[in-house]
Amino acid sequence: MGDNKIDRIRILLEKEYGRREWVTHGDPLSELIGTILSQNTSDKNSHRAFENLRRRFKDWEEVRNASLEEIREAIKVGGLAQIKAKRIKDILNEILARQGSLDLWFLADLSIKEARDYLLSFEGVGPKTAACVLLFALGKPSLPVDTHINRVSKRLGLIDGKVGADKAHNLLQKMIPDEDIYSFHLNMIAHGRRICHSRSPSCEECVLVEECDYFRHNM
DNA sequence: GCCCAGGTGGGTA
DNA sequence: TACCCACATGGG
Repeated sequence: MGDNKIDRIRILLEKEYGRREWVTHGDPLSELIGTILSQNTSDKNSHRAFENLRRRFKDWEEVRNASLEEIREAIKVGGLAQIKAKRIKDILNEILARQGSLDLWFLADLSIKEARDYLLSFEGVGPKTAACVLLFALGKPSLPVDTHINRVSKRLGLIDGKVGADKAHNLLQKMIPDEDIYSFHLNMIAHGRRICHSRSPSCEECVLVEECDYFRHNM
């Protein structure tokens, strides 16, 4: 414990924000669609879009049967509604065609790689969305690398500043033990929002300042 | 009015 | 492979 950089960081984050116990929530399909709605969208708006969808339609089958226009109208508040409505409808149709039902729980029995490849085969599902379904619904150790984690990891010097999100996912995931992924993920995001945000990181308040390459080079 | 929130896919060199 | 852009809305 604490004998390498990422572990020291995890421990400092847990001291600041608490240890997050790994709880799975929701079914995989709801997690998938909720995560699509969250892509490039603020939390507040993506939650509203998801709630509108749940309120307007009684289940995912009803969403599947709805017109693109109806879906678009329901999720409009989240932005990017045209493209997301099409992706959601196409994914629902595709799942039904492949599995014969809209139940994605069979993914829990697959290996993490098989489940990830299945999710990535859909248009509109990239590494971050797949990782969220794996981690939050299926309980499989997979690290979603969103813009916060990308930025904070690069500033800390955990990964090179030039690597893309997909590569960053692999590199970071290899550095951190499975049982710590969940807590690390949530705390890095909390930290990225509160202290190490994109515009002006509040380095003077930062519990990770000793570990931070960005601080050493820019302050 | 402006900038920020914040993933994926497609195009170009 | 690396980089650039489109996609769209709400809030400070």
